Amino acid sequence: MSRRMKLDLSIILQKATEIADEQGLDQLSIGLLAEKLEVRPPSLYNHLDGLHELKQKLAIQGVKKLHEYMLQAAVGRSSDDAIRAISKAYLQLVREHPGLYDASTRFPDANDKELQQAQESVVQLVLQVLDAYHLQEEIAIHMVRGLRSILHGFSSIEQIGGFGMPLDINKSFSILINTFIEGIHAVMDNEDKYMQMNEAGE
Amino acid sequence: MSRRMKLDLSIILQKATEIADEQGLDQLSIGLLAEKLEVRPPSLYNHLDGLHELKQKLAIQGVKKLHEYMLQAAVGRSSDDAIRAISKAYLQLVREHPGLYDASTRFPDANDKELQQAQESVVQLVLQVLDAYHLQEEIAIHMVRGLRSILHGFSSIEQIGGFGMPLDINKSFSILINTFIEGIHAVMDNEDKYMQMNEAGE
DNA sequence: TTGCGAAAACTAATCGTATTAGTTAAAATA
DNA sequence: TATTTTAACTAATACGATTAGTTTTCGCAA
Repeated sequence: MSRRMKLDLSIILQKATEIADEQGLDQLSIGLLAEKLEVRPPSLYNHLDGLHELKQKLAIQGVKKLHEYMLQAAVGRSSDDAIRAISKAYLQLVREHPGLYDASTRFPDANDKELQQAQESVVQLVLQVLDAYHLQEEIAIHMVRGLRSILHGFSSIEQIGGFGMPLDINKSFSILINTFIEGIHAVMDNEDKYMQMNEAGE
Repeated sequence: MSRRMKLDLSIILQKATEIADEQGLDQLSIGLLAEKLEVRPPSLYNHLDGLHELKQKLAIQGVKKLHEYMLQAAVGRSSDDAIRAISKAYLQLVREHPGLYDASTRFPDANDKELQQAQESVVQLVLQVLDAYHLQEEIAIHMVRGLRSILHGFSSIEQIGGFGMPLDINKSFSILINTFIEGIHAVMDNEDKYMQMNEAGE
């Protein structure tokens, strides 16, 4: 059996994803990855430029997969239902691919074109979902930021095991999303008040 | 001039905090820290057990400082005002001590007693603030988790430069907090509905 | 089928960072 | 002043990423 037979970029990324998801992004090293691929560490440099580039690629994969999940969840739904669905999809992605997601929030190079584009597509998706509320454009963008904060915050706290108390975490999530949705409706009814709001928020 | 004159744990922590806040937690290394303290790297091991322990101590400091900020903000305020105040304090802590905060969310040892206690005091503070709404105890805990998610999510996305669009970030924050507050009021008026909510959130 | 050139593996070496071992000097104390 | 302790130091080790240089394998054209 020849020693040649495998190893291309997609196989490397796949194994790297496995390691990151199962053992945590910090455990992902050139050495461990090479070992799992039954290759010597330097061999990997024939396919990629180094650990940083690898993590960057994982980050991009993570955001793309997040978009996929959310897109699937959004089709056929609108307004409140759509928000609940994409939120659940977001959390599901993080639970299924914690390492990939972690990479996507700790990317080495935030100026990467492909990464930015993938991120933008998520933003656009959420904006589309929010269209149903007919918010002023500026308010809609603030709401996208808000929902993203909620989803990222909840997911990452869950990942680090930050919810100590023994209380159903899925219920916490549902209530949080529903509370936010209730808030959107309230803001909808008073948009002008919020548009004039000064930095103090009063 | 004796070579003896400085260096105790608090001085080390102070300098480490400086480095982490100014250059990022990942830049904090035994080597750099030793250099800034004008000491050889091994000398630091007379005062601490290694880089992991150092980061753990920073994490604890971070949570304690977060509690301080929020406590100060909460005195003399109640309900909506109090929520706005502690939220702003949270964001302020993260902006002033990004490295410390980062450590507090990426600690090596989540089972550390002192760390857990510091975290618990933050939770208790928020619970106290939420007392004003007379929510059922379980709902109150869900709300604590929700607010924490919002604050952590927003702060960390801001820190990684994740808010791309040129739109006032402070305003996004105010709107987010106010939207959540509106949501709390709506949930208050329909607590039973939310208590029965199934995992699907419907 | 054979032999050439490219691709991709390998070994060996280098570098940076954390850490440990063992030594020594300074400070505290008796 | 002599002794003990503390905390610095130098030297050495370990490990991970990476680079240099070499060799093997594969696809393809003569």
